Amino acid sequence: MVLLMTAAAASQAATHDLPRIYSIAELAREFGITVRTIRFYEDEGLIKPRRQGLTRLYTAGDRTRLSWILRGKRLGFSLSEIRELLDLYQVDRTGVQQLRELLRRSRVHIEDLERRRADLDQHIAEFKDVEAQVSQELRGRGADPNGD
Amino acid sequence: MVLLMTAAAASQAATHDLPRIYSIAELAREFGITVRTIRFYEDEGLIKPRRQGLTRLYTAGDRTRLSWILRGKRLGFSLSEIRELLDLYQVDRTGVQQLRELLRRSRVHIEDLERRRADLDQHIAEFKDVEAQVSQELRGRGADPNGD
DNA sequence: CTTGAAATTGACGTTAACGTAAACGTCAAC
DNA sequence: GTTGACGTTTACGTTAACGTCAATTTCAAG
Repeated sequence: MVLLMTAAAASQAATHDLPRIYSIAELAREFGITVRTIRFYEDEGLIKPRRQGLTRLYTAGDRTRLSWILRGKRLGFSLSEIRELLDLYQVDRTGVQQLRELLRRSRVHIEDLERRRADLDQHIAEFKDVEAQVSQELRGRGADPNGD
Repeated sequence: MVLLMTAAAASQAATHDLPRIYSIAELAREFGITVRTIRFYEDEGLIKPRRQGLTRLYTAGDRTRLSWILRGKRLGFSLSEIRELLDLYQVDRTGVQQLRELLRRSRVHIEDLERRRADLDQHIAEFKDVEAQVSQELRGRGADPNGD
């Protein structure tokens, strides 16, 4: 009888018994990052996978969390900012004071995000302008902007 | 008769003769960065101010360029990416091939930007959700979410 | 039983984007 | 004529976010 399996083996088996489990290499491949990166995020306290002995086992929740982290990175947040944001979801929501504080911090963050959005929209508008002007110029020269 | 002035002095004088000129410290103050940063951007080829002897003199164009750079930074672009983007505005637009290449690169960049925008919108939506839920919870407890 | 794939923990290296300090020049004001 | 504000260059230091080894373990398969 099998008592231990590698993470890879575990992810293959039990296709009916839903709680899927991922190995570190599997997640790394899926998200296009290295295992070093994932371990680093753990050192920084961003994810805490279960362990089977020394081997890390990742649940679907861990996977979601990781993808959330990576989106945060794409948005330009530092790891410590991301940690704080993740904490926002998990803080104690029992007391009214805690709820107020959570609300305040959420609103601050949303303001920051909307400033970014304004920056981004402006930036996009500028480059669409470039595109339009160059297309126009090409048409003026009798060339098709969408040709090769 | 005055032959030389400090940049600060120059920026004070000639209020009628429009071409405004900025000192490095002036720009640093205005944008909330250090002079070291501005010099660093120059070393990296992002701005090329005129010189009066050794002293750097910044025109309104330089100022605009700097603010553009800083917005790029806020959007999470690296300095070398920003340099490339700035170059997009200044490349040779004489030949049809050059125009086609410029068009292609603009479109690639716009696609990247719109992916970012999608990320950002999703991120904003999530936090607005947090805000809504916490507000709801506070109201349920008879507390005013907008009180102190 | 050895080989190989995948996991682990150190520990040192690297790059980007500046910070910081030293040593100096220039001018206006006191 | 020295002080102080502002400018300069040169050069080394720093932080974040990993990369890159090296040495080792663990299991599954041949």
